[in-house]
Amino acid sequence: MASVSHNPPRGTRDFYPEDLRQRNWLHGQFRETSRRFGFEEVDAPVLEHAALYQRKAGEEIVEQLYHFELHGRHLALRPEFTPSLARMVMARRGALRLPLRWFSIPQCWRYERMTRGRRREHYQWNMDIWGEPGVNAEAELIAAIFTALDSFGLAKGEVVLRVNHRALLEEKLQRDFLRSQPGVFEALCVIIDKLDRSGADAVCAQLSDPKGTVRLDPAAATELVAQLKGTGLEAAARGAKENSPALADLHTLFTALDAYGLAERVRFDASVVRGLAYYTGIVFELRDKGNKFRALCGGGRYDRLLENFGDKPLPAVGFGFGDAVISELLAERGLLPELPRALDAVVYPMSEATRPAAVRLVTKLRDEGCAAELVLTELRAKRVFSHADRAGAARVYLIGDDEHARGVVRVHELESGEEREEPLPR
RNA sequence: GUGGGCGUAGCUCAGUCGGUUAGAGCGCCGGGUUGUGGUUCCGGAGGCCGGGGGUUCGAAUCCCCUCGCCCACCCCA
Repeated sequence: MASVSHNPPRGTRDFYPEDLRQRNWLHGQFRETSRRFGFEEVDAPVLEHAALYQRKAGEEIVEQLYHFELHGRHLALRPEFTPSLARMVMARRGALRLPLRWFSIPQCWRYERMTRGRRREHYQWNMDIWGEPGVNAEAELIAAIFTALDSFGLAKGEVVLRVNHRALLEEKLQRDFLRSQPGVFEALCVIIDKLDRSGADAVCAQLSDPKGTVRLDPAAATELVAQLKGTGLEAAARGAKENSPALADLHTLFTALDAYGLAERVRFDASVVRGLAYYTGIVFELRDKGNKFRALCGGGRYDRLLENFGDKPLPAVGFGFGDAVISELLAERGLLPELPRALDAVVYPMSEATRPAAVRLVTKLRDEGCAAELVLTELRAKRVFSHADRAGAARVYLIGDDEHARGVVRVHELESGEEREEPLPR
């Protein structure tokens, strides 16, 4: 038999007990936050029909799909959760009471080159509200994000949520450009999303590329990109058309956020568009203060996603919050806890003669809810105590022939060293 | 994709102008008399020195190839 690599495939991770304790802690904060906001947890298969991700706007998330054909089916590992969610909503559309509030912590996959904080697999906390067109839904989701951040112990100024409204951009282009080029707005957003990393010149070039999908006039592209620099609501107002519904949304949102006490932690930023094609309204992303990491979290409104699947539209808004970047940030701040193994008791029969009594005892302890480990072979006491200590057990229950004969068990508290006897259960 | 660094015990690493049986710390296992941990003392196991090829009397050490990991850049949500 050929020997096998001990490493998991590139870009994936193993979770040893100490790692999984940490992951569970993180996911626990996500779950608890979701619970407090009244959301219900859902899940879907990691494996989906590849057709669920067939889109035209050139999104990277789709280009990096893990996919394959098997027995004539084209399948893919989910790169994000929203399409699965949409599928689930469509399937029960008539029976769902709206607005519905669902959350999930799916493992998502994408095939991309590895660098710091980028893996090919990660867990992404999602919260979504379906059936609510108003921005109060956005406000709830943003509040949940900050509740989670606070639960990690992250200082308030460490991260900023940057908000924009795609319709603000769409309104501007609507009168002339989009009339002659219907259907390119999504692709345009996907390109603009790269502004941060590719730079203004590259983005302008792509927008006005005569062979590209958008084919904006070069001068218009330059002007458009220049307009994306604004931050703050005044900047939003400056660029907006009269009676702009998008601007009204933003004002309503900030008023709502103020009531949550979050207005200072959220900032309008015209350059935020997000790289997913299906967003239609408010979009947002969470960045660290120094802009050192990638976005910790991104989301927005996607009221027309169901149209892509041949169904009638249904208002929806949600976000995805990956575990990779937040873990890096928390680790850097020393906020990732080293969690001990939670073991209450080690039950130690000193001989095979006392084993039945030990089994009865450990069963009783387990029935009472204790995490109790049973010593499985005859071992020297020294070995058992040493092991119990390492495992972080609170106490050792020792049953020797002497105790057994007297119907008792010797209970040794490891932290204090105190010992006492308790009657053995019958 | 480009450039650089690194692969030696379970882990972190030392050793490398080529030369006898390859080292340390931590961890692991055993012991310091009969049934008690965390400290300490003593002992032990464990390495085709990432893999393949070459040079040489001789290679962990030099050369070539290959795989893996890390960092930077490129690319990119």
